Amino acid sequence: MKIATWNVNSIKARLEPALAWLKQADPDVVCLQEIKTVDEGFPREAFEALGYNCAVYGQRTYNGVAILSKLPVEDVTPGLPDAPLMEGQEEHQSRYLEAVVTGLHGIVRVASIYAPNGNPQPGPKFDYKLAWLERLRLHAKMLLQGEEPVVLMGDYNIIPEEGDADKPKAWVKDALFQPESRAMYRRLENLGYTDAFRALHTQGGHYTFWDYFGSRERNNGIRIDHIFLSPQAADRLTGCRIDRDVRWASEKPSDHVPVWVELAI
DNA sequence: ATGCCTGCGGTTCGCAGA
Repeated sequence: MKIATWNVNSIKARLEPALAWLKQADPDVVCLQEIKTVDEGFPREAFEALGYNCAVYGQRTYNGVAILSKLPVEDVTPGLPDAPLMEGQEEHQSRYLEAVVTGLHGIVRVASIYAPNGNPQPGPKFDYKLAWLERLRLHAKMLLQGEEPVVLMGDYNIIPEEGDADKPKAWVKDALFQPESRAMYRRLENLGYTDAFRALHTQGGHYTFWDYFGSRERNNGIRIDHIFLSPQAADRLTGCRIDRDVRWASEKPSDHVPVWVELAI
């Protein structure tokens, strides 16, 4: 089973390149982030025409996540349990969507994750980021009790190590590279989850995001889109790739590119 | 040290992204 994640930075603005990538990459399951639309605005028909079921947890203007699947989907659950609220806000931000997908040889629990950016730091946005990641960690810990293959994938907005940034010194004051942010990444690992990309590619210098300010041309990127696997999923890991070419493949690309795993499920 | 560029909403510049 091929399972991908991609922060599209607006699904409406990215519809054509998204359809082109789906036809070429042909993933069974895709977790999307930053769809930037309410559920009713999601271009569901275009994906259904390619054979995908669509589970959407949208939001106006910002955030929004979705799961596309060619395989049967059940137990669709929007929202992280006990997610914190941003200071001064009453509405929850749409940053987490979980579902169970049935493959030929068993089930996989998949979550589409859009963790808060956290800038500027310090400040309420950084506090929200850390509080949200802590709730994610507690939920991830609870999910381990099910002893299922679990795939927690998406835009974590965390640069794990210096080797995951082309210019690490440029990020030392950024929320994405703070010790507290990086500690949350390690705490997920310490629960027993495996960073699928790092497990198969130990060297640095592989990125999933390049900003729109010319960093693409200089390969000034960062690796912030991650795929965490429960032990039962990690045991079935057969491949993990970053579809780097997608950043160059269209006139209007997302600033993120897809990352995917192949699992023997 | 900062902006660079992009998308959204709702009319047009402010906010957010990372």
